[in-house]
Amino acid sequence: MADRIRWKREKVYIAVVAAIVPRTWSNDPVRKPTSDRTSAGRATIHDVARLAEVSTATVSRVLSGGKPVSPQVADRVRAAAQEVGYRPNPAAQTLLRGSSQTIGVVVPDLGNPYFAEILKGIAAEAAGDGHHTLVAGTEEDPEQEYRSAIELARWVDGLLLCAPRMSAPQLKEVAEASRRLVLINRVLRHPSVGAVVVDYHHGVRELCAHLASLGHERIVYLEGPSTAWSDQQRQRGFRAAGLPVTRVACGSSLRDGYAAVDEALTHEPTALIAFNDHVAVGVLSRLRELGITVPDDLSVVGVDDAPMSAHTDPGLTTYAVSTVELGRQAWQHFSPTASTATTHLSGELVVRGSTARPRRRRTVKPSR
Amino acid sequence: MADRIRWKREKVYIAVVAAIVPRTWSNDPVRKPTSDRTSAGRATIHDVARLAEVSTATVSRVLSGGKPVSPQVADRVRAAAQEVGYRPNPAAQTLLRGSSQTIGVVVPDLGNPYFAEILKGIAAEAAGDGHHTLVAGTEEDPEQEYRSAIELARWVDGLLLCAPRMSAPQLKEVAEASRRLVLINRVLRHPSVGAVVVDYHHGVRELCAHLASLGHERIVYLEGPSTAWSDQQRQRGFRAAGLPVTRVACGSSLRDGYAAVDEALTHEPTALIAFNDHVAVGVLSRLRELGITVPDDLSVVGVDDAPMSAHTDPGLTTYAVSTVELGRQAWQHFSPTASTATTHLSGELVVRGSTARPRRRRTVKPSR
DNA sequence: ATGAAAGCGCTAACAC
DNA sequence: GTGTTAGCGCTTTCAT
Repeated sequence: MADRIRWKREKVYIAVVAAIVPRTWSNDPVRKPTSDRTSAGRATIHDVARLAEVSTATVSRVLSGGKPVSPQVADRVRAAAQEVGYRPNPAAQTLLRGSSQTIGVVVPDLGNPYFAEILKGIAAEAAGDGHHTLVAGTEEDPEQEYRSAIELARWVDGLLLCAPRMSAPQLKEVAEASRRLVLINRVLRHPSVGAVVVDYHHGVRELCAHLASLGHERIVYLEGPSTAWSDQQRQRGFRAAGLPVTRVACGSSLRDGYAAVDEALTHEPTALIAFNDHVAVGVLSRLRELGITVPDDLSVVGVDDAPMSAHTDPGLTTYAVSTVELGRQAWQHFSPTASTATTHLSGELVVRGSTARPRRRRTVKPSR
Repeated sequence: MADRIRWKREKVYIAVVAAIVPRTWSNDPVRKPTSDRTSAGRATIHDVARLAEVSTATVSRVLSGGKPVSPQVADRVRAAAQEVGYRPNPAAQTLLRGSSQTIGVVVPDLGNPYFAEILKGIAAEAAGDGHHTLVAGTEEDPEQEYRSAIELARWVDGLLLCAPRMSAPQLKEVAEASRRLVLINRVLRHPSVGAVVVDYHHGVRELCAHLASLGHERIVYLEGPSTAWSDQQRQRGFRAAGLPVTRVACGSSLRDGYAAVDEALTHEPTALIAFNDHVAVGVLSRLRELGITVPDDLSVVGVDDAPMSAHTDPGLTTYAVSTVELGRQAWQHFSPTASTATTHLSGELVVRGSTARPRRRRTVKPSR
């Protein structure tokens, strides 16, 4: 049996986490007969009230706590609620309160472990303050991202967009549609939008300095999505670093990295900078297939310090920013008193085994 | 100016991830002053009705489509809706319909790329049928899982639990609390619960047969969480395979795999079976650190065929089940006509570079 | 301390 | 074809 990479398993999911349904604006008309418009036989507050022989108002008072109720009544109500297994209808609560105690998070790719980390981070923060977290993956499609965001905005008290790819005008629309909008790794000139961004400019300079100190001169950068702000920041960083860096179109996924290697090699680099660690994993895999040894033949670096980056072979040199801190800062921005200023987070270079001095000079670029 | 009515003809269905809040049953009392009980200044159907000089019922008719309305009125309404940026309040719709057009998905670990895949799979299926998907990560905590499930159950039309770790009684409670409950990789004797499970019994036998055919005799199995049904299935598979397999406590994460290697090695195995691919990645990493070559010194296999398993060094031999099929089947179970029988899915052995004949006999177990 | 009643935003039944 | 009305389940006045 062949030791093969089974690409067929990796076929593209068109609309993965968020998909558009070409439907009419509202869903199918309510199908239920009128008699059954109620919420699927679950106990309501009325059931509890009847059983405890009090008014619904009292039930509500008991269950929300902090209201003046006589202990006997309170006990009766709690017992009744327990008995019928009552739980309040969240839709009704939301409707009444005008708040769902929920924030929405949109990420370009749920399959990217780095985003999964960020997700956990802010979910934990939000949970600590009594909020749910809703997350949508957009499969790197800016249009889908826009629609997801607009839709989510109606549900949630606050919206967090991670590395949004949509256009600035669209982003402004989303800002208008949201109670509160916070961005990660994107800036937008808008009065009510907060943001926390990683200083990729710094990160790239660090990486370049590291590579330069090792003696690398021919460096290829595997570009991320062109609509990604963070990619633009990296590119600016390269210009500032003053190293000649050749750019090769790539993308943001493992597969993208795998696929971009061959073209990158035509430039005969001594070092490769991947858009992020996820991409870098794909790069390492392809290089291994080609029999190119890292770091002896070629150095590879990533950006992000994803959880697996310490576990690749060799370990990945990368630029690390704490996802915990990212989550914490993002959550701060949802506070009513938060400023809308942009928070800058810088990370640090993490040197692992994927970088070294160029061992042998590969043949010089073809004559030109 | 009124160019098109893009959003009115299509609804965006979002896949969402929800983290549940470890809180008391009710949230803090409404803080808003009475005057501001309304939904944060967003346009309501009344605003549209007023502007278009029609009744709210007519607005609703126009926007839901398929209802008899005169073209002129329809245009006026659409223009008005456009102008004020009206979007229906989802909470109100949900309350009225008694259905949120949403399913909930609970996974033990969002950081496990395999679950991310499953997630994408069922989200795509659900979206295709016009349903949102809510997902909660539980960090492998059964209690949190239970609370998330119970909480989510109130919101969603159907609940999907991936590899739930909670106890059977708790699971039954969740079943009672849900409109519809579907399980992945867990079985529960309950009349209304559907399930789709991977035949790990078969998978493990395949893996064992493969290892046996290579000549392996001393095999260590790195156990998953003891509360995982799928782990129990694997263990049963080992017994059926008739190979002596030594069990070592491990877990389900990359780090768990990394940490369990040292103890596993004390048994001087020629092959290691990891609970899943995620664990196996950690294993490979630790083995590399220790200077143990895979597969020459030691063969390693995983289970799941996660996306990265083709990209490790060496590629991971594993047991593959299509996440797409898993998602599709799970979604089937939400259909009103679905049976509650358990669907069994079997996968296939995928042989990559991490398994080979034992190259050299390591020293025999110390005398005892 | 408790109950009655209003109403969150929306849609379906029932007039006309 | 369109308006009026009722009510989804809940919380909060405003009475008592």
